[in-house]
Amino acid sequence: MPRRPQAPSDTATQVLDIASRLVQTRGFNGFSYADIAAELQITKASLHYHFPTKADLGRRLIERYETNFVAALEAIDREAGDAHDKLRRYARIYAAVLGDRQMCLCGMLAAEHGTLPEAMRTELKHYFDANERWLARVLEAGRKSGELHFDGKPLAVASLLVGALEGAMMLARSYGDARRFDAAAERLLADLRAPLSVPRRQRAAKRAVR
Amino acid sequence: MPRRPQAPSDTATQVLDIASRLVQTRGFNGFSYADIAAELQITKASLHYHFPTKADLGRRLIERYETNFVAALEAIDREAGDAHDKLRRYARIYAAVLGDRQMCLCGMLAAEHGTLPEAMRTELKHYFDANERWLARVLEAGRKSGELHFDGKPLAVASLLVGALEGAMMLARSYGDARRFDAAAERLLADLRAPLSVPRRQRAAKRAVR
DNA sequence: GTCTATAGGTGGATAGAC
DNA sequence: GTCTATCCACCTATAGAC
Repeated sequence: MPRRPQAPSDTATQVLDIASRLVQTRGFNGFSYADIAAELQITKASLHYHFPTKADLGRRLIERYETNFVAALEAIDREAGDAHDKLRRYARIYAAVLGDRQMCLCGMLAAEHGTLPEAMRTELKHYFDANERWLARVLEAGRKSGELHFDGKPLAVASLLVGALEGAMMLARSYGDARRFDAAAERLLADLRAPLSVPRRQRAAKRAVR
Repeated sequence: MPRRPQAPSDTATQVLDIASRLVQTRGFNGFSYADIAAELQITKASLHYHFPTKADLGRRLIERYETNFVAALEAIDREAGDAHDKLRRYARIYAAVLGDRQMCLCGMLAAEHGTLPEAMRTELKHYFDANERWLARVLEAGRKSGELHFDGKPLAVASLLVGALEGAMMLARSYGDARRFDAAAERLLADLRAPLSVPRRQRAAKRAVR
């Protein structure tokens, strides 16, 4: 258990909480220090004490998001059963974010990539790399055990999965319909599970409901 | 052949061209009238003559983008061969945009959905609906002819495809690596093509190179 | 750590001349 | 259709007091 250097409700943490939610709903270019200041009932100037520039705030948002995400993945590794269960839990992390009517922090920032400061771009890649590495490891183990079926490199499938889930999330949010995401995620996972030698009728019946 | 009510290089069209490129690289919240004015060497005030508000400009950007996209889909219907060829050409439209280091206009706007004026949100859905309807039609015909294989409703697969391609595009752009998109698109299409009864080794060999 | 005050810039948008 | 001039709201960021 990592100890916290500061109380969880100190100002910097509260700023990050609010800013994270704002990025995930409005984008990095869609909010300002004034929004945070109003919600926290503090002045804009005070915010600059904790985060000198907006780029700095953005970089630390990604850092924290990745830290939390990696922790969630480690929890899955501890608690989940087979590879398919791990993938299903992975997709559920996304679904939970979407349930709060939010977009993945890094998916949102990826869209805004063209306007991001360099420091944020670097952190962003780091986040997606970590995602893909974890997925690739799960995929490889699942294939080795005969539980999952796919051609080519695990990392290529991992890359597809991350992109497909982020994209599905984005569209589901635009439609205001979370089931769109659920359906996409379920289908992606089912395609990995279906043994190619099994006839289609069996395969359809076998597909698990969430 | 639809006749043009105005010359293709009139001011309004030039504004739309520049604005479209700016949205597709920087996002709707990432550019201003000043950017367009500077590039067109015209004043901001003049821009408001053609597009009174930014919301109006945004709405007409989507309208035009959808019109052009639908025209491209009709061209595919005329020129393409089988269903798989149609899907491949569909993916190539995305790839071409990405080749210009741009994001799909509507994919970008979907990310910014939370800050868009209502008129733009409506147009946005309309665009994605048109995409999915076309894909669903191609998918259904392909399945009927035995060329494509998938479970469930064609519209559900279409929805997955649109999201997956948009997401793959977004990540490929963040990584500055268009091959990431190509790999994802190829895999998505291969999964639809692979007859489930064919052993994996044959299937891998069968997968067409672009 | 938080404040007041302010700088210096940019945002979208309008009035009215030409 | 395009211009000059201008409005006012908002932006990020800083200086310096408490």
